[in-house]
Amino acid sequence: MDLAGDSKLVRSTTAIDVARILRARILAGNYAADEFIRQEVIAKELGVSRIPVREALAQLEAEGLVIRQKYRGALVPKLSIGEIEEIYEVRGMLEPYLLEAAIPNITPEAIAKLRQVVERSRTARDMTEWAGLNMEFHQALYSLANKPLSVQVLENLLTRADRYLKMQRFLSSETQEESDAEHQRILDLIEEGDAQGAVKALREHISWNAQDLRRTLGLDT
Amino acid sequence: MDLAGDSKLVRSTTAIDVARILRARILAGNYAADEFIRQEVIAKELGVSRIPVREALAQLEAEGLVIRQKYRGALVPKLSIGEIEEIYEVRGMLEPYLLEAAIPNITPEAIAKLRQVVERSRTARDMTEWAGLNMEFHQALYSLANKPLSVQVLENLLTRADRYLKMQRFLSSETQEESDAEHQRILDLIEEGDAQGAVKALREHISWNAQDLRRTLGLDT
DNA sequence: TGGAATAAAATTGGATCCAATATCCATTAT
DNA sequence: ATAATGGATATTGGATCCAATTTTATTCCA
Repeated sequence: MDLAGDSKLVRSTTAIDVARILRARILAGNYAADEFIRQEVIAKELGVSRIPVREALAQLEAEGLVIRQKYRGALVPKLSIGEIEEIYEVRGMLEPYLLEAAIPNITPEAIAKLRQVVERSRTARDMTEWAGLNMEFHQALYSLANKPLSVQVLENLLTRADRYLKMQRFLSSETQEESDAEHQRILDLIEEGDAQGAVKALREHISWNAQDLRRTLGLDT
Repeated sequence: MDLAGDSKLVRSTTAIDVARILRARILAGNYAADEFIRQEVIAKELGVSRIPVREALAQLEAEGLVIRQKYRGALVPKLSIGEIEEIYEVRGMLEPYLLEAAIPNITPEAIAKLRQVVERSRTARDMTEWAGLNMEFHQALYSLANKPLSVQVLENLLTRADRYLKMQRFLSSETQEESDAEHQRILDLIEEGDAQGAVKALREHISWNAQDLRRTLGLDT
């Protein structure tokens, strides 16, 4: 019998660690768009060779967080209005689908756990912490759907969206409150057994978020 | 001015080449599920070192075609009924969305090109060739949607689905004909300007394919 | 003979070294 | 003065070598 039920203690490799660190940095906005991330620099900073750095950059390329060009290097792509539009459009399809699949499996304990995440989210200081809890909420909710592939796709979308979310960390604290309130409302509806109402609320939640992001990013067509 | 409008002559790297070869092999069913793909073996076969092989396997892991375990190796995951169900469910959302977005940009030339692909598909000998043309059709159609992110997600789904499609290469030649006919019908509807009809036909096409695959894979619940 | 302990082989992950290519800068020609 | 050309420098991709770990084979003891 092993300690953690997860049994993932074996998995961590330096390449994965480097990828996690770089991912956090990119999402925190540490690298300017179109600025090359030099393997040697990262390697020295982290005290490893360039090999795991290369693997990490390959991983991040697969996640869409960097673009690599042969013999030139890896860079963080510019944010694109079109991409964020797409992200929210696809989220608008995937998330209701996942919620619907998850609802039959939601236990009172799961609800309690989700409420805790929302509570912690309320007291979040900065956008980075809030975005993390936001991600946690979605993961905890949709993991109950038993749709691992779709969840994986969605998580990639949420990660990409993070870059855009973090851009508006200076303003719109009321947006966070409103978002938390919507999460709570969705939980209420689930608890009441109103599955369709919850799905509808989720759709509106996503649509509202998209509009809000468009507005604060200045592009409201 | 450069020769090819593509300007991608610079891109190919040995890791990418290795990944392409391995991807083709996996989709062709050359590796049994849960059988380890040894880096050294591939490296010797292709006359390269293990480094590009490792990168290729990492890439394929990101595509969901292999699973890697630290110090153990990479293996092709078993086919899962749940996964194929999910693939078709998500396709059922993404493809109509992409088609709707593509329709306004479809020119008569694009239609002609698509018809050519369908024609070639009709004369396809084996399932591998047909699957390739099927992929080509989807790409040519959806690339007009100007939704690169969604197309990327969809292409990954189609690649995963390939493994399941190839399983039924021995039977159901009438399935291929029927599928080609449906493609043609979708093109007809687009040409007639009946966008909604085309989208509806596409939905039915996907749904029908899913049912057919379920049936031939023996799991029709 | 069977099973646990242990040693040997195989395999992957990472570090270092070399090759291929891009970028930058100086020189030169117009 | 400026643009083109050639070479020095920087940087990435790949090969070889070493370390960490797993897997297989062997030995020893009941």
